[in-house]
Amino acid sequence: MKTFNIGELSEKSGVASHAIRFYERENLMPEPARTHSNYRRYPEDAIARLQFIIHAKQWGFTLDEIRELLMLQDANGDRAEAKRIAKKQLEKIRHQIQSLSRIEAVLSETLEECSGEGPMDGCPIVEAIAQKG
Amino acid sequence: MKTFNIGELSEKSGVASHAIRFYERENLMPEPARTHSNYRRYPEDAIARLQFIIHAKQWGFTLDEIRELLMLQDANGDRAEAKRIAKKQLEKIRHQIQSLSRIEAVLSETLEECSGEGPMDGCPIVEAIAQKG
DNA sequence: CTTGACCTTAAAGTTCACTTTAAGGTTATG
DNA sequence: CATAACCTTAAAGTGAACTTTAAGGTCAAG
Repeated sequence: MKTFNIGELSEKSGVASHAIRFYERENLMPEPARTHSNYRRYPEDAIARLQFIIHAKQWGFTLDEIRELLMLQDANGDRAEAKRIAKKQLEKIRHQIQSLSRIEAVLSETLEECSGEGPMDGCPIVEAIAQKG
Repeated sequence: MKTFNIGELSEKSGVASHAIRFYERENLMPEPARTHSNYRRYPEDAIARLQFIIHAKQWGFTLDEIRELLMLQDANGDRAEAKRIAKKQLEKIRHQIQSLSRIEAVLSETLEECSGEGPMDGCPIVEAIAQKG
């Protein structure tokens, strides 16, 4: 089986060496084997684990949540737990979409109202922001 | 005309005293008048200015952007500038909505696939995150 | 006239997810 | 065998938007 040191793993995974060490300190990556000169030696599946982390981050999971998911996997834990975490994430995302959509509606309407000409005094954009709510 | 010291302004605006001082250092709030004992004395329109800041933050503007908007107002500047800032913000928000919607679609589909029973091994949620992309 | 609730400043701490720096040890190449 | 490109650690820095702390001065009530 092929093994890599941290620079190679960094290149293959797209995660900076320092970030990999950071994930190790944060218990997202397991402590790898070491060479006689104390260099980290990673097995191939470390690439997949880092890509899991990258992808979960893109989905908006925090490192705390990702750690939970990884620990569940490592312990081959209960699928119900993973579902609970993912459900919470889905609700968070739906909530964010709702908030942003409300803002999008008001902001785009306001932008149509504003000619973009003349002085700030009476500018619809500023007035829209000034309204409470 | 009524004036307030910082605690009263904090109560009326809902912004913590320390945050008000922070906004002053950051040039979002003007330096107010002082009493003989060096206490800050705010005019009534300080409330509206703080509420403008709060609201703009809710719309996702950064303090830098809010400072720009406030400076435009203070200088009675060009409405085109305000429109440019708001347009950029609208694009940012639309982009966020798009990203989140894509995530929402995949995540909710994945959640339906996952029974929530059994061990982690083969869990559709984990597998969905593990896919690159 | 003392207690407590205000106010002042500067500076350090918070959270998140890293990045950068400092000060070295190791390995591959010419 | 020198030099460059790796690797090691601990600790400090980043940015955003504050919050907290430290060390005091002031004011109203009893």
